[in-house]
Amino acid sequence: MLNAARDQFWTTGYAGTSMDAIAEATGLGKGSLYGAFGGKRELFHRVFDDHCNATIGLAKRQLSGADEQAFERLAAYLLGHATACAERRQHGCLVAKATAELTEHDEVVSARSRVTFENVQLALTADIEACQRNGDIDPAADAQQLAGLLLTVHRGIEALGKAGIDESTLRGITETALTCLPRPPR
Amino acid sequence: MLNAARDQFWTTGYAGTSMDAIAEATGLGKGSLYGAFGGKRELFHRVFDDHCNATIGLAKRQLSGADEQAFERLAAYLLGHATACAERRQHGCLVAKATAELTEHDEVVSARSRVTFENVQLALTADIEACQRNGDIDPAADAQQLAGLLLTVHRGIEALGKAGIDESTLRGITETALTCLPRPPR
DNA sequence: AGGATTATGGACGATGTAGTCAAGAACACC
DNA sequence: GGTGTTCTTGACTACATCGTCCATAATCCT
Repeated sequence: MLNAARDQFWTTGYAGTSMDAIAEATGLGKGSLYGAFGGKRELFHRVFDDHCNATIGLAKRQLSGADEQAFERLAAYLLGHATACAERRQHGCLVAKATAELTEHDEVVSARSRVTFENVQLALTADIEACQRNGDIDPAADAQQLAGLLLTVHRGIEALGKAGIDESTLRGITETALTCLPRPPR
Repeated sequence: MLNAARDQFWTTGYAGTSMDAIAEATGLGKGSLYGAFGGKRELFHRVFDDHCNATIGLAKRQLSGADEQAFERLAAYLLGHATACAERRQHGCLVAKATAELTEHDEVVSARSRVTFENVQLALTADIEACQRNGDIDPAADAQQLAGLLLTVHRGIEALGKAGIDESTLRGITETALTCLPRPPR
């Protein structure tokens, strides 16, 4: 139900989506929608919140585990994202799309996306620290800074994918980023 | 004139901007707008095209010059962007905003933004090659790959800036990226 | 089962929006 | 100065959209 609304917002954006379209997509009457959520804005906030939580959950799940596979997980997370960006060609990520469209005028969206990014960065930081313990990354490096960089790369890949850059290029960039990470002094 | 239209699209997005709003912003009658451009879509394409060209021109200008200052220029370009993203808080870049909103449904926008990114990457590649000649970056590294990575970082900083991440964080990430670039073997 | 309460859904009103058009202004050219 | 041509304009049409409302269906509680 909420997923249908989310997909509608996802494909046509906030301003480009009418409540009639959502009513049709969800199969609900318009009165029900207004009764249940209050209005378009509130409905979107609800959908957006759920999606942000899902995004955070996915990152935490994909990036946690034993130290031995920490680097593997990191690579899989970023490379998987590169492939996903290229596959659902130009559909992109709802967080990015909503942030681009609404952040300027909607403090709720702005704050929520900021929190989402911070949480993804936390998950990345934890995984990088695991990499450091396992000797895959220089323990002298600042894990949080590296996590910030990888989060930035993650968002950048998203942006490039939306422009239609092909998969192999996106994966190549990701691999370059992984290669650039500081190795421990042998 | 076109700038007023651009600013209107920039702040309220494509779907969120009415032709009446543009007419008011530009001071032109609606009939004139339709007469001169054909319609909302075409007007936007025109505005978007101009802006993309400006973006490419800016990158080329900021990134070209003598080999000796190539690395300096690279740092200034990226750090300047980080600061700009934080300052015009959440206003962001029109290319990113339009790409996020329209790329899925408008092949013209999609193609134009792809070309824009490719040209910025070309400018970055040229500057990185200059860095290599000057001994600031490992000549064995693939300049194009590094340029792709830095373009990605550039776009990622944009995305994070839109979420409201503060300037010092954005600059820190940018500096981390610059630090991670492969140095020539001494 | 039966009444009370709540959820539902589509018709409705008011407003917004894309695009048209005919009347008038500005201009170029002789 | 006069005439033909192009530009400009804002009222206008047809339709989309937000949010409301109420008759009806479903659900709950005893």
